[in-house]
Amino acid sequence: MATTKHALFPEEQVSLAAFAGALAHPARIAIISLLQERKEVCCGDIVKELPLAQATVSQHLKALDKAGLLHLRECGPKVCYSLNCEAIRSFCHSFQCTLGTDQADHSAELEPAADCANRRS
Amino acid sequence: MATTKHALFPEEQVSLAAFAGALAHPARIAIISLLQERKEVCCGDIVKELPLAQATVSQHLKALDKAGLLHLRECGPKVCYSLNCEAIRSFCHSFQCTLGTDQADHSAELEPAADCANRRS
DNA sequence: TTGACTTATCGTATATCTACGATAAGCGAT
DNA sequence: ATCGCTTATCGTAGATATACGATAAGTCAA
Repeated sequence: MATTKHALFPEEQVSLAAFAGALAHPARIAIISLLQERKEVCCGDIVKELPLAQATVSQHLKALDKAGLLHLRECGPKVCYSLNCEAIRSFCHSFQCTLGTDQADHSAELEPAADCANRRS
Repeated sequence: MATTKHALFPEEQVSLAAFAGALAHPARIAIISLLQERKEVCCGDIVKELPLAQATVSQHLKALDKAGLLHLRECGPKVCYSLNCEAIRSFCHSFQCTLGTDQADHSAELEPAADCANRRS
């Protein structure tokens, strides 16, 4: 009864959610950090760094690749991964636009609604 | 055998993944967009806008709240939600730092790695 | 070809997510 | 107290995600 319903939402929202979903796991954040500091890394090197089995790392890499965040290059028996910086930048941009933090003008509108009384988290 | 393993990763990566996870659904992106254009919205208004049942919307709101992205205010029988802009801004900042797009100077470094040969998606 | 190495995929078990109806719980008015 | 309204929670079903071992598939060297 819980079929996904993603199709009922605007395409841009689905796209942004997919981007967020690709980053919604510590291992994938770690992979991206690793790819950022060492320009290009092969799967085995990532396996050495993370507390996960090779199959799991490969699965996470596939998820990142599916989201379009990676470039991959086969060199010999290895596969070298690097960040698709352009795609990431593009996603970040629409991300910030949607989140409304593109320009941080917390100068005028610090009060969200002046007619608000009690407020709790 | 697939217990979560999040605890084996650095706290910041877990935190960022949680933030991304909160945004990893089109409905939650839509809710944030809605909260951005109308400063403050109650649950029922969101239900009217989205193709989801009230229980589902409430669940999504809970997820966003749990991630710390919302302020909520009870007024009468209603509950009014607004964005926790400060938290969102803070998350976005560390987000961009991690993704390496904190300053989008795609002026000099358009070439990710000049020593790469063939490259395919 | 065989062997050593690297990575992707398969199969599988468990956990979490998604979605809903039903119901509970709260407020305000009558 | 009762009714109408609003929202949260419960219970549940199905779909996805997570993690691993085992295995397949590929490259390079001998």
